[in-house]
Amino acid sequence: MTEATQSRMEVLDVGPLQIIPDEHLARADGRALMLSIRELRLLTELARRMDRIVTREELFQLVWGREMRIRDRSVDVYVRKLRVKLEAALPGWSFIHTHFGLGYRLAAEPKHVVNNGFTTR
Amino acid sequence: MTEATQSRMEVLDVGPLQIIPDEHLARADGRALMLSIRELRLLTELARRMDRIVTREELFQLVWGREMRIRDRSVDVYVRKLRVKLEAALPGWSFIHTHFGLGYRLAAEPKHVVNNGFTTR
DNA sequence: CACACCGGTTCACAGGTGGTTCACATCTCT
DNA sequence: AGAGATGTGAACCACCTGTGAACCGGTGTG
Repeated sequence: MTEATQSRMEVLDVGPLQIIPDEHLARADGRALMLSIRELRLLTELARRMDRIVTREELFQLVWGREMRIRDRSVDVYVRKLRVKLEAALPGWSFIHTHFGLGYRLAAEPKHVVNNGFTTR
Repeated sequence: MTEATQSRMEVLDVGPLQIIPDEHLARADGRALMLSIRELRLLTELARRMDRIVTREELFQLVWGREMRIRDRSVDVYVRKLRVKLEAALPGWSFIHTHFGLGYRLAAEPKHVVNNGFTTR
């Protein structure tokens, strides 16, 4: 029964993070995270484009469903909110990486990988 | 979905380095590199002319989109920035080779290859 | 109805990044 | 050695991003 429903269920895995959009749920090492709708939505869209850079404009369009006005900082603010919650749930990992001038990229990476040219922030 | 769009996607392979210009992304052994726009652009243009010597003038024209002024050192400075990041990401490899009086050449070569009759620089 | 709470939005300021340009060091070739 | 080419570190500054907080409207509760 539940099996049947889940056969087509979208499940996104990002390292120790698991996102199940249809259940409006995200888990960190199995534990449910408390995310608001917008937060989960943003995380989901990032996860669907895992390891690829997504521009703010595209993210805004995907999550808010309309064109982003210039200088709108909503995406940044929500990225911040997500980072705080993800950091609290999974310290030692970093997930949302900033690509200056381009946008954000989601990928599970261990933190503070020193100056080796890879993502550190 | 996204797969379809990627059918014609340009992907440049230089040894353990992979450059995907359309995603504004370069990977070292699969791991995303943090490069600035200019850096990626320069790396891309070099990669498109892999293993061939490219003059500063041509590189400048390709990356900056205008004529290079005499004594402009921008290309050198960015070559340096790239070298530092590539060295950090893939120690043991060297990629950007200087050809004195001519320009630069991109090619993945193991480092410190001594006495093999060829020059690494 | 009054009120506390919560999420979403917006704003202002802090802080960081990248592009450009210099100045000086080092190297190459003659 | 000398001239010119290239390597390298750093300063400067415009612009981008991070961050804390105020504000606002809806909702649930006493």
